[in-house]
Amino acid sequence: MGRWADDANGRLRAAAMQLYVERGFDNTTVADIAARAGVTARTFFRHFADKREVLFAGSSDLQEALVAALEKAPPDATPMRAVAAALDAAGEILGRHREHARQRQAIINSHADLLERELIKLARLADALADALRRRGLEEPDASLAAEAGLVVLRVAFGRWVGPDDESDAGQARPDHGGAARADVSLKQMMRDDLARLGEVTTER
Amino acid sequence: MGRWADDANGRLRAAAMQLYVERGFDNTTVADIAARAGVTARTFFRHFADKREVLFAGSSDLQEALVAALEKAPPDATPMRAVAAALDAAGEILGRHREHARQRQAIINSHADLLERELIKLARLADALADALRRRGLEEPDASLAAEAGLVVLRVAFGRWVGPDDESDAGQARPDHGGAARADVSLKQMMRDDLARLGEVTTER
DNA sequence: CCTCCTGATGTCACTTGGTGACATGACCAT
DNA sequence: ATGGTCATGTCACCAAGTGACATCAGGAGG
Repeated sequence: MGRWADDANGRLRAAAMQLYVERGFDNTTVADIAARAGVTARTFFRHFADKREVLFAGSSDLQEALVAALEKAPPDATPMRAVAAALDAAGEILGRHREHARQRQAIINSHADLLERELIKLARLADALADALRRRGLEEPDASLAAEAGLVVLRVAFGRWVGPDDESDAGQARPDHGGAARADVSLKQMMRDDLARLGEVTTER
Repeated sequence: MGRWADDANGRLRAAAMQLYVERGFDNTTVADIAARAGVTARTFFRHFADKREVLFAGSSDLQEALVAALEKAPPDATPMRAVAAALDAAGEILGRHREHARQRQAIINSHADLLERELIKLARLADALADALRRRGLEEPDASLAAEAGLVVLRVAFGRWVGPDDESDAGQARPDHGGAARADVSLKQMMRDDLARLGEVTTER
């Protein structure tokens, strides 16, 4: 690769996160980000389609992991079992780095443009899961409904997980140590609970 | 009100729709729209926050109608019954003007920026429904889950309803006459079917 | 060692979206 | 008529993106 100071992409991502936190999203110009990363604004746009995208760099990795998890589910598993497997994978991946997730989500929630971008990423993820379900032979509209249901659970559980921890939880309130592991099972468990609860709510007549 | 040629807002909406259809969203500048509506670009931005918003003018009306329908549901109805009432209202409103909906959706689906805007509108709608459910005494996460489930059904059913009509349906293929009424019950019925199906899919283990 | 090729970056000019500040002109109430 | 209000026009400006072209490092092959 070129012998330019390496990992311009990573430096841009880091610079963007820092600046979005320091001054907020719309008080940060692309030129600012590029300057902090030691490159030109034009170079920023060669790495990221726009000012928002820099915050969603890892989202395609997440999507691939979820699709892979769904595809690894036994062919005779029910659709929701397969979706649950994907959700477990999501809990595994997202469950690490709770503080990072919290900070990132705070930025996103504070600006409509970023929220829009996040929503379309999740919509694409739902599409990908629906595709995978169809590949297993599930037909419409069930494939879409199952995939979308999975994403509802992901969003709702994740939202509470990164939200204010007014948890009257049995756990200690220590800020970080050991928190990672606890938070991990917690997110995964929250998704499992919410998945079951979604089933109850939608069928209770 | 001012004695400027009236209904600049409506003229801008109409001009935007026309131009987005004629040349596509990104081959249309705000100046173009304003010119066709007989005003200045600056005026466009006094009526609509941005170039996308002009396509979503009626969405707050829709939201209010759905919330009202949900609130009109008997207090002892189950959450999903209340949500179903809101969906019926949605079917009532969206079910008219199928061709308009189809054209509008074609524009939206063809451009990521518009899709993002649509998604956030629907997300806000889900938030509003969840609020209404909480006002009835339903607690989290059930309120969010029920509201989101309702929107899943709305999106999936609506998507098929405006999609390609490769319907091997019993109905005649005449383009519009009588089509409105049939399309109406069709959308509402599709949502009811999908709602039931969502319940089945999520509980089938 | 020299040369050519490639790929990441810089530079520049340009269009477009969007905003703030101020002027204008019609309507309305007094 | 007088002043206030409200929608609009005008102007200047910034920031987001984009296309075209130049540059410069390193690697491959002679």
